[in-house]
Amino acid sequence: MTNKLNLKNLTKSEEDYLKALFQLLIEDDSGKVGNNQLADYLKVSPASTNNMIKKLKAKKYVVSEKYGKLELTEEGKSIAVRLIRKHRLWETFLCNYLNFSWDEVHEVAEQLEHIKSQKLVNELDRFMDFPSKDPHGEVIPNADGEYFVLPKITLSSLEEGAVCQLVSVNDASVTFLKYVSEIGLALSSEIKVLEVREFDSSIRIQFNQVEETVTRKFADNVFVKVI
Amino acid sequence: MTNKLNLKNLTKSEEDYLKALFQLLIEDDSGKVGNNQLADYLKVSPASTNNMIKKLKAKKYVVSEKYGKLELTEEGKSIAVRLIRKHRLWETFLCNYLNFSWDEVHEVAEQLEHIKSQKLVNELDRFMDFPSKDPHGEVIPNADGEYFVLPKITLSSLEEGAVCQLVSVNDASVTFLKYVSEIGLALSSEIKVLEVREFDSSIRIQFNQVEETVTRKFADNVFVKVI
DNA sequence: TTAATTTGTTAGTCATAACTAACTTTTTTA
DNA sequence: TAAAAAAGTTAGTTATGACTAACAAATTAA
Ligand SMILES: [Mn+2]
Ligand SMILES: [Mn+2]
Ligand SMILES: [Mn+2]
Ligand SMILES: [Mn+2]
Repeated sequence: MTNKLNLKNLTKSEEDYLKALFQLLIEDDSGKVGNNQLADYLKVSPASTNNMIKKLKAKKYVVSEKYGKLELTEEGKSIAVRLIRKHRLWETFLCNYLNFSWDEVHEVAEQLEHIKSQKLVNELDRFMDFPSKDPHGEVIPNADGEYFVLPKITLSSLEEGAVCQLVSVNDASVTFLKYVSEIGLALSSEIKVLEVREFDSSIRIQFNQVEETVTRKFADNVFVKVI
Repeated sequence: MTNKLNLKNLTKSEEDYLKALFQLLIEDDSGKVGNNQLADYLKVSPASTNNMIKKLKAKKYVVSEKYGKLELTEEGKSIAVRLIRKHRLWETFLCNYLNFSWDEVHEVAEQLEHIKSQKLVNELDRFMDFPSKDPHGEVIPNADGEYFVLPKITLSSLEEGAVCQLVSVNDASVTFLKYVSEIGLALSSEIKVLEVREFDSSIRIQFNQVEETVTRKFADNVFVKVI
């Protein structure tokens, strides 16, 4: 089955479900994703996801047994990766050429990723000279759907004294991204973990000669590389 | 009512119907557009247009009496013009930056025009340094929805001996646009009408030291300025 | 190991937007 | 001006993708 056939005839909803399932499957390293989990993630009812999963199973994009966990077929994964590629290329374009800030791009990219034109995405890629990462630090899959999945180490998982570099951030919350920028953090920032407070799991960090206290919830959304 | 409120909450279908009605109202200089005409144009059944027109009347974008002709309110026109602006800006971007040919852009722009982001369209406009015309020679409305409607004089309406300049072409047919390019015609080409044949209304024209015979149907889709 | 809780499924409803078939009104033509 | 044709409307159907409420299965806790 060719790539061209892959991206055909899917509705916006079908695409969003496949992408969501793919994201959950790589996030949850347990490798198990259930119906209600998917419903939570997409902010729809479990009945809605159950119904859509049936359609996607009939179309051979999803495999699962009744009451069992959800899996993607190779074709399902392929569609999801191409959507992620489009999403991240558009975010990059909006940031680098159209004066969007990193907190403004996700919502618009959620729409743009559903535009059906192989040529559009590949030409956009070429126009930007094949960028490797999006504005949030995420790797952009290439035209063949190949890409490195960076191991996601959260800032919150580090011990006191650890020194790391900011690799990527969760892109879905506008307020979180604005907050990151405001305190002066950016991709590649070098961060030292000064103290992890037992009482509320808040973390005292240092970066660019600045000290800040951030919550556990904040640190959960910051991904780092230990150095 | 502000512009921001204007573009909100409309479905892709509602937008397409408003744009189609607007286009028909300026094309048909009689100023009268009926339900079946709209259905023809959108390639849906008269029942479908009738149903949608009811919704658009309820939302105050369309005005008409039962069995009467269709009209747009100021708000309806405003939405249509903004869609046309987006459509033409995207076509221009695809042609000038992403290596699309003028016969490839319309279909993709039909999708892109429905992306909801005021900032996106205005930044795209700025990025291209506020282009005034799209790849087919059509005027692009500015951010306030202002633009000149060029009088549409078809090549087919000219008399023998007339000399004119190609101003714009109908953008909806891929095969037509390819044909125009192939014979060597382009925007601004100077065309002389050598002969109008009574038998089948075919026209012998001259441009760039070339002579060609074109059909009435061809000449109906070529818009010119007499010089 | 039984009971409670969580997870997943089914049935039935609603909104959107398409369709066909049948009907009504308006316009045209004979 | 009466009949025919065209234009417009209505009713009823289908598909998609949401929802709630009720129910069943699987998991967890007592
Ligand atoms: Mn994103
Ligand atoms: Mn999306
Ligand atoms: Mn166009
Ligand atoms: Mn469109």
